[in-house]
Amino acid sequence: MFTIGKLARQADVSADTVRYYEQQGLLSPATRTAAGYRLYDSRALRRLHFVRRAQQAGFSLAEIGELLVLKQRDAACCRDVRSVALEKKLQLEHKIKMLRSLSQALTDL
Amino acid sequence: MFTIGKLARQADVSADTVRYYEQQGLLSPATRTAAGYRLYDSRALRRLHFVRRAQQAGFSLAEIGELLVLKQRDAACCRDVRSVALEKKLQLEHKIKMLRSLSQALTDL
DNA sequence: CTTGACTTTGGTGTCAGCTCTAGAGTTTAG
DNA sequence: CTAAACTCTAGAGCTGACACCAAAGTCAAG
Repeated sequence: MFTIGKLARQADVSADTVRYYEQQGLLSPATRTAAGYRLYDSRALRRLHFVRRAQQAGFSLAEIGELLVLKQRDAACCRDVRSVALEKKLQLEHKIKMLRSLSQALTDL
Repeated sequence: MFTIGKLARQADVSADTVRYYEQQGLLSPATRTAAGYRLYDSRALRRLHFVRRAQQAGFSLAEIGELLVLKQRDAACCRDVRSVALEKKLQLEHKIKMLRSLSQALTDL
């Protein structure tokens, strides 16, 4: 268990950003010490890493929220989970195609 | 030749956005009618399309500006053109890898 | 037990990329 | 000729994703 500063450093973001993510619902409210300090574990760190990777891949925080919901429900239940996941995958494939074509355009240069 | 509204519709953006892009230097100042209306040709439309595609691929307007400069200089001259282009390509490849890994994560779901 | 590093909340500021508004002129369809 | 649709400029406003700040409390080292 570690405080917000350590978590932030390990994910290369600011403590402000971590609090902001919590406020936006991307990180579940952390447990607190008696004094009110947030405490995180490695699960939270993995989640934070996921957020950053997705972000660097071009997703907005809102979209990342949806992705996290998908990850949560996971094994259990539900029909449309699969369809939403597939939709996201299509978006991804589309982006990849975009990038490939731009990449090619640059090569041609 | 067509006015800003038609150009905008053909590229699926607002006229405001077109004016904004011009102001930001992404589109060269259009020729004007006697009354001051902007006039565009298919070249401008292609350029606008390029901007949108690059944007959907995750580039900022500033970066797109650089890409456009590269496209301009094009055939002629210059050493560092190639290096900047290569750098952009690396960024692209990196993004593609990100997307692939996320795509995989979703598949695993 | 004090100093310095860390954390808290709440609020303000910033930058990008639009989006909207007002008030005025222009063009076009009927 | 008129009404509707379009365009102009300048500027204000908005959303997303933070960064920064103040005032106050907390913790760790020497």
